[in-house]
Amino acid sequence: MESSRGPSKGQIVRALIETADLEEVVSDNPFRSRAFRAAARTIDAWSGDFARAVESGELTSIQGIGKGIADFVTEMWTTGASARHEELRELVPPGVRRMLDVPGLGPKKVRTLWRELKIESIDALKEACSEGRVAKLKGFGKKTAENILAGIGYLESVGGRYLLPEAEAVASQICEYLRSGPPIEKLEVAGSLRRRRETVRDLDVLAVTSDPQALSDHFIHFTEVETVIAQGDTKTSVRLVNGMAVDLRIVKRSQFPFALVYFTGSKEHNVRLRSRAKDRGLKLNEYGLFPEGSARSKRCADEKAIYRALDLDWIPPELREDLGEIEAAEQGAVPRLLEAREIQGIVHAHTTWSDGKATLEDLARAVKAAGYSYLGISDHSQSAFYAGGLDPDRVRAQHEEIDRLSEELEGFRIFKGIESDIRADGSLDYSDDVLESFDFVIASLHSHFHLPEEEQTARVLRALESPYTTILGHATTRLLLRREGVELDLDRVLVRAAELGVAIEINANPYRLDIDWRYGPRARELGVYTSINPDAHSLPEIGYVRFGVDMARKAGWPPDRVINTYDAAGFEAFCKRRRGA
DNA sequence: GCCGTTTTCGGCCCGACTGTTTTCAGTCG
Repeated sequence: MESSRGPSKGQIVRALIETADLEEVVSDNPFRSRAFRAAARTIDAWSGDFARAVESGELTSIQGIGKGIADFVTEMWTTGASARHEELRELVPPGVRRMLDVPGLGPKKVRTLWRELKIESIDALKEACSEGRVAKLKGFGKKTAENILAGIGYLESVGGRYLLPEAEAVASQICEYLRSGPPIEKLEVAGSLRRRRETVRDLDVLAVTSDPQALSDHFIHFTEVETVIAQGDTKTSVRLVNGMAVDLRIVKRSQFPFALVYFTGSKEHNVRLRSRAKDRGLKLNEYGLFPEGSARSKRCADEKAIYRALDLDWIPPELREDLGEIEAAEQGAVPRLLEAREIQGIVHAHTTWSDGKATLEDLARAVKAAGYSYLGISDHSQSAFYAGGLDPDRVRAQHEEIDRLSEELEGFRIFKGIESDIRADGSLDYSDDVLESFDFVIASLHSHFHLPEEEQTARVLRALESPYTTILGHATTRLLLRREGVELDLDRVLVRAAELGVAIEINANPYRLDIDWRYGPRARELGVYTSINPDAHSLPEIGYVRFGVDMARKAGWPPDRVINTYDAAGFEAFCKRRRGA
């Protein structure tokens, strides 16, 4: 079939990232690779009309996109490929690029292995290490070869990322253990966990203690520690038996706020802060903020003071991704972020009526006991036979139970909802008269994941058009660390959702966290509503809503656009307004 | 590769730690 459109923005972003990796291997100038990687990030996060920007030649007006990368993008857009990108792919075998993922191997060593020993795959690398060929290379040695083998083993065993709740659990275990040792004055987990990223690669723990040596020794004797990667005066790195890397940094009390900013990151955010410090004749590092030529840091009692010294408002950790937060802080426009206590109702929960583990009554009582004032039940619809989806008769029967239960539970509302499959053609899963009987409808994709983007987008847009659709559930169906989401033009979905007043769910299941927080700025700009939903299939899973709040914060989603922060009457009004009632 | 009202060339954040070296390059975050 002939395609009238060129590659999507996503494909171009992926090509830029791959080019960055490949340039890293072939080029002596690390800044070239960095420029490609930064451009990929910028374009990915850029919310304007991409097609128009490319076609009008306005790309270079975006900070970080110069002539070279604009040409790269334009060439891909018009011809479907970039000559430089293709050339690099010819030049560098895919196995060589994969070698960059081995911990301890960077571009220089990879290039040496490739050029000197003609190693072009992880397997060949393993063999060369075992046979002693790697140790003989100049600049390498026996220890280096051993480390490479260990790094490959790590890569093959776990792949290296963990879901947010897993990382959080390990972190609190470590903190509890550390507190059982030498006296600790301050202890904080920084890094991507503090930024509440949806997945975490390693943990950064920051401590102030009067006896650094003793704390470091105590740390490496934690039962879960498998290997000690490094142990120095201020930094101790270990790998746990589950594969997770943990860094413990020990600093002086006066250095703590600086270290907290530094180790919270992100790296890109830090680079911006440091360059900003430099512009002001200052040097920022993890130990302080130093006037040029001075060894004495300015005093900053906390993070706020550091940001203030750089003429910025304080930026919550969740926003520190260099996606516009620094500009916002410059203009006093850092958004107010949602707080977990603002959530008033639990929406999107499954019961034993379909594939949930808890009965409707147990669920309702648990939600009430947790302090919420309403529950929106949403079992599966009839097409979801694999999950015990409800046919119209069972829908009526469930509604009778809800009515009965509602009378018993004073001061608590139960809304009648359904998680309706979006059928292949984009229609909802019941006739209008059945749909009419619900207070709200969550429309979700549960099948036909492999449609081409254009068709999938049309399908979802059609589901949005139904006046019965209140919320679009887990928009992309991605499962973190397991499965990619469907091909979907989310920008078009957001635009239409904003026009129609359909909420886009933030599914708070830790595997989903879908819609991705990176769409937050665009959603904010369009005024899209969301609902932060646990998609609970058991009582404990009600607690997932917390991770959804984390994502709403990262997204900078305005609290007044989160419909389950409304009271029951407000939530009901939103649902009715959508239906035109 | 990108950027610039001190610059169109020469910068591009900064430090800890390791391993292979006799003073430093590479990697990492």
